[in-house]
Amino acid sequence: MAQESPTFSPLYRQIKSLILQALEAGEWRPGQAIPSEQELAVRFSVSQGTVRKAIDEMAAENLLVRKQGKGTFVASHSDPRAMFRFLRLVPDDDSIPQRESIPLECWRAKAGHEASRILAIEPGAPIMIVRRLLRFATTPVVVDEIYLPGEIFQGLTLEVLQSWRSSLYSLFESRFGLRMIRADEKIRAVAADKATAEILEVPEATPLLSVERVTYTYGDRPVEWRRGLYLTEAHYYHNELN
Amino acid sequence: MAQESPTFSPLYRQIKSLILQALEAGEWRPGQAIPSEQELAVRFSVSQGTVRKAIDEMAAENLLVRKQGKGTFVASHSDPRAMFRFLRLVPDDDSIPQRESIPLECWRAKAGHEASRILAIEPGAPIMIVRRLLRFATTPVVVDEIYLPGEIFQGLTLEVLQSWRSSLYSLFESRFGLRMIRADEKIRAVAADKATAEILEVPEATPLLSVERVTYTYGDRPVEWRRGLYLTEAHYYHNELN
DNA sequence: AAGTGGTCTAGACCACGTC
DNA sequence: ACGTGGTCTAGACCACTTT
Repeated sequence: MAQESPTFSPLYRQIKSLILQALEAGEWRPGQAIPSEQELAVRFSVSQGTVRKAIDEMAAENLLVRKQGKGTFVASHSDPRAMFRFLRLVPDDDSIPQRESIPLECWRAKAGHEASRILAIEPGAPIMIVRRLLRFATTPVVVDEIYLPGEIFQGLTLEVLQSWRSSLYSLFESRFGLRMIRADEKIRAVAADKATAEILEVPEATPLLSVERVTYTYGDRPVEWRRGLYLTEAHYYHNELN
Repeated sequence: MAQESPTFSPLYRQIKSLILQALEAGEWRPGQAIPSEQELAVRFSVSQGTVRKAIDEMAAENLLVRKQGKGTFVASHSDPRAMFRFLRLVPDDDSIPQRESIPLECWRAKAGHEASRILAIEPGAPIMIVRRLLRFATTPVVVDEIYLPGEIFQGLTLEVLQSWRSSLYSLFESRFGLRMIRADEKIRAVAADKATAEILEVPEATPLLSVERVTYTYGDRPVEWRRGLYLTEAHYYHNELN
């Protein structure tokens, strides 16, 4: 075969792309099983081992979840194990906190310069803005301000948010068919402004972690811009470096 | 069926353990090539594919680095690509900063309660404490206080630190034969004390990122405890969530 | 018993770097 | 030309789950 290097892509990566396409197209829903490796091998006319390698990579990227004896499943934020994958705040005593999300506000707006750039939408395009408080048991720990593309999130209201008893991302997934794949965070230390200090029940100017997150769905498409202010007096942001 | 699962470990993991042992024993030094997959297969009496899978995992864990056509190499902090793997501070304009490490102090001490617990050594055992300033070009950005087990770091002096023109971890590797594998960080927001504020050339009480890091070598052995205070006025701590 | 993912093997060939 | 890692295949068998 004439295999020119510049465009060379191994078979298993092409298969991976095809599976990814099917995922994007919603051929299989989050939480559901995808076809067996053998079926996919037949469908794509490759050996089972090649499909396996494609799925291996996707499992490593948290797109799929393998379960021996049962099958391979589309990863879901409704799965308890992946529920708070993106929340890295931990109590000082390393206990597992009981989280409670309290939506404060939810309103429509138009994308400004920064929001349009980050969310890759037209300036002036409709967006939704959500403010919410996160509590660990009874202690307030995070205030989030969340910017979402209005086109996708039509029908998002404070009532919808308040009636949802699980994580935001599982709501986005179930209600808006939007699966969050990965995120980029920029972390800084800032002083609490008056309004935030009141909500978090601390003095003004208390040092807070500012966590600015851009979240992406399939195809590296940005679909959420969020800024969280984390109280770190009795909690810490945990990060593992490999 | 006879269910022997409790102790079941696939062959490739046993091979992985054996390679790990050889690494710990220093059979191959950082930066050097390990034997070819075929040689290892013969040595351990398994197929090349099984060795391959073992190495795959170790490459994913940044213990080994594969180079097509050349061989597989022991990962090293002297490798420019891995040099600043653990430093996540980035300028706001996303440029690649020119880093400069300025050792400030280096003295002997005895492990207190906390240091002995974290470094898993006896209370009162000798430790080394290093303070250093990190600059990006001419801007001071981080003050670090670093606690090291004295037994391993005999011969570490301010002069040694000052004469080293590369990263600390590459010094530890070259001079003390200690390779840092992974680290855990606890991040908080704090207010700058007077001394730190002066060194970082900012007003007292400026919000800073407190980054407390425990670094581990082979076998999950803790060998460094470090607290860094990061100035995040023109820089941010970058984290990718998957 | 049947179906799924997980392991292990053996062999062929490709892409890359070096001699 | 040769040795290295990288890909692909085919088949056998193991471990886990469900029927």
